[in-house]
Amino acid sequence: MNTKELLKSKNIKPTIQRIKIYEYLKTHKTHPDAETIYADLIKELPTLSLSTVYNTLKEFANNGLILEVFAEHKTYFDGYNQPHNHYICDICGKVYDINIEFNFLKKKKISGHLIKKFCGIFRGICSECQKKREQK
Amino acid sequence: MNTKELLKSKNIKPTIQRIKIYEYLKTHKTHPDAETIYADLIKELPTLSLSTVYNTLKEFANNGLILEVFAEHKTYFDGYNQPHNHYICDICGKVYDINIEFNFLKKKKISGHLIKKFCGIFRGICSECQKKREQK
DNA sequence: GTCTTTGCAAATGATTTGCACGTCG
DNA sequence: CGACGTGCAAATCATTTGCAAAGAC
Repeated sequence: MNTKELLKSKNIKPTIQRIKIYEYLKTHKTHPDAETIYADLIKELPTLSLSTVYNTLKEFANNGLILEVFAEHKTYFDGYNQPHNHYICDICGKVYDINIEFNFLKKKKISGHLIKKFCGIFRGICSECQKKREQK
Repeated sequence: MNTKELLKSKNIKPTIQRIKIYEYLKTHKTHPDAETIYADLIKELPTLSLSTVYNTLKEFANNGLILEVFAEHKTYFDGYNQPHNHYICDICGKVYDINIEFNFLKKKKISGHLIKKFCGIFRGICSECQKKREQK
């Protein structure tokens, strides 16, 4: 299914902005923030506005098309929408995907509370930044 | 060890503001935000300012005295500083402590990245709000 | 007296909203 | 033409910062 059909199937009108934003996330595995997506896409869509990017991303997230990664005071977006976790480096700020088997996510409830979503964020120094430190 | 001695041991001067904020978090299991702590403590400390609350909480978190719970656009503070996870209700917004055994947290690294912290947040409808819905 | 902390107000940064305009069926 | 989407600017909200005054040792 192409992007246009996919959006239609979610009752989202496939405008050029929405298609480009969606495809941007699918082809960039870098977990960009709204600002970055905007800065890149404006090259193709010169009249694009930042609020359209924000609104579109929120719409996609509400429809389960993408994941939001809430970090300290910033939100990153992930086109890979299967449940998984993230690692954010305290030095370079890069966001990595982490796939671990979480048995508790197979449960529907935890302590009586209904589980709809789980967002796990690791923090520390990533392997790249560790290497850089060793070289010094 | 009382609060005064504890703060001293972390090289934090035990001022009345700091002592009261720390003790507030230790006695309130409700995961308040900075605003709530401020609103409650100003009754005892009429000259307290919101920025002092923010600065103090940040200082405590950096020293491992408390935990920060980063939710969508808001930060909650938790006086219980042992690693654990949280559940936030989408309906009432209440924050619950979740204690699960995370085997991977015993590891020092994940995919080569050094683990310093892990913050896991569940989302959904809490048991209280489920009951309220059933009653309707 | 010097060094630290506080409290206020102003600044910041991410995100959202209001609204007029444009678009497309 | 009528509904929906876009883009701009202004608004908002949580949090941080600059700085003068107050307090501690």
